Amino acid sequence: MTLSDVTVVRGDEELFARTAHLFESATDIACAADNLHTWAVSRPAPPPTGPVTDKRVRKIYRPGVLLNRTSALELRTIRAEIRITTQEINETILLDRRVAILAGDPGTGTAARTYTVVSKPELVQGICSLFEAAWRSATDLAGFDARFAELRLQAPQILDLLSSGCTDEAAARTLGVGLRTYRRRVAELMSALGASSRFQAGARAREAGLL
Amino acid sequence: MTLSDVTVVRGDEELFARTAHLFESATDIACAADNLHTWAVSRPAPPPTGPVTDKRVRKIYRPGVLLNRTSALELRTIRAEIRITTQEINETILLDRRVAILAGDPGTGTAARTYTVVSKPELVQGICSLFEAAWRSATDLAGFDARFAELRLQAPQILDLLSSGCTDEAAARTLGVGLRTYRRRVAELMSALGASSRFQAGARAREAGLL
DNA sequence: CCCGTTTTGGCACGTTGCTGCCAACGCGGC
DNA sequence: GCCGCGTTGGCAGCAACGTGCCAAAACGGG
Repeated sequence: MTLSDVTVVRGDEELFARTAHLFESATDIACAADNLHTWAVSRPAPPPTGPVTDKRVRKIYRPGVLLNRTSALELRTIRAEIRITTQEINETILLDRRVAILAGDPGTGTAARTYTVVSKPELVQGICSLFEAAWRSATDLAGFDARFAELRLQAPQILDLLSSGCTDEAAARTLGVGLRTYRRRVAELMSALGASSRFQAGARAREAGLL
Repeated sequence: MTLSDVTVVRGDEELFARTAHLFESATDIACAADNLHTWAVSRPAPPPTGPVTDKRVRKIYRPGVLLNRTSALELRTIRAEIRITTQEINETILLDRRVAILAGDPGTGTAARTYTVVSKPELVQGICSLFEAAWRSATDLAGFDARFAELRLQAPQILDLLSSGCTDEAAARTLGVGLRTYRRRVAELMSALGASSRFQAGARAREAGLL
């Protein structure tokens, strides 16, 4: 089956049906995802197929994946180069620098998510370059992990205070630190959670079982 | 066993040991709790003991209990008059207007929660009066439920937008409503969640499985 | 002790969120 | 049409949050 230069598909199943063969044959897969289950359906099982060991798989995730203990463990089982970025990044797959799949906004409503499959060379080229930039700016999983473990140690206090609903001022007083310092901590925490609002941070913290 | 006028006990177990007999004999129990499991250990099983059917049990909860589907159902099995308040209220039990038990701040650290058992008449009197005020200002479960069901219907949109991390402005645009109106909705939602900060709201919303 | 590095916290300023007030609008009932 | 009632949304003012900047303090070698 061939694909035209730009095709829009609706829903995971259709995407899978249309592109499974591409995943099979690809030797250079790069992917950016917000969480582990995003490309789950279309992600090929850890290559059991014989001789092709020169397959290169790169993945960029948001920090959130590290918060969930189970997904953090699962992450370590993936046979791929993994990096973490705090940037907002569109969920994307690149296959052999020849095909790009861009996920549409999952946002509104219950409608099936749309995916745009691109094979037009110029376009794919541009997307690749963007991905490479993101890849370079992302930090290695191990490195990120280290920073993260330390955060996990001192965060509970902050989380307690945040979820108590008190103001930053009160929280800072409680901790006996300056307002600026407290806010800095919160900012670090939010960045680690990949959250851009406190509501989001609260939701993710709870999701990760940190409360 | 007698209790002095004011006793502080540490931990649920000790509280239970000290006051179980009071619960047995009480015919007028009033209690305020943030959630269902607060007094769970000390709450007597639904009175299987024979003839005492003139027992009056009143409970005040925070709106949060309605969000969790399971606890909302559980709530309906409780044989008591139940009201809901959006006020912050100290967790409290009153027994026959003669003994008051005030829960301490659960807040800081992992230390066992403290409870203050009060039997000094003047004090208990005052506490009772405060509770009655709270009781009067609280709304009936059924009534609250009605308002709430409707909220549950239109809230998902708001929750999606909030947890997307976008600004109020963007969210309002998305919904096609004014900024003021959007914020009013958020305020209603937060009030329904009993949250006083957005972080808290996010945490509770997630906790209630609304995300 | 001195110096480089890191952390802290005050300050200022911009942004975002919260809410009372009120005029405008929409919608039934009469 | 007119009235009453609830909803909307602009505005204003304030509270809370986010962050760059920088000097002061704290640490850690050498």
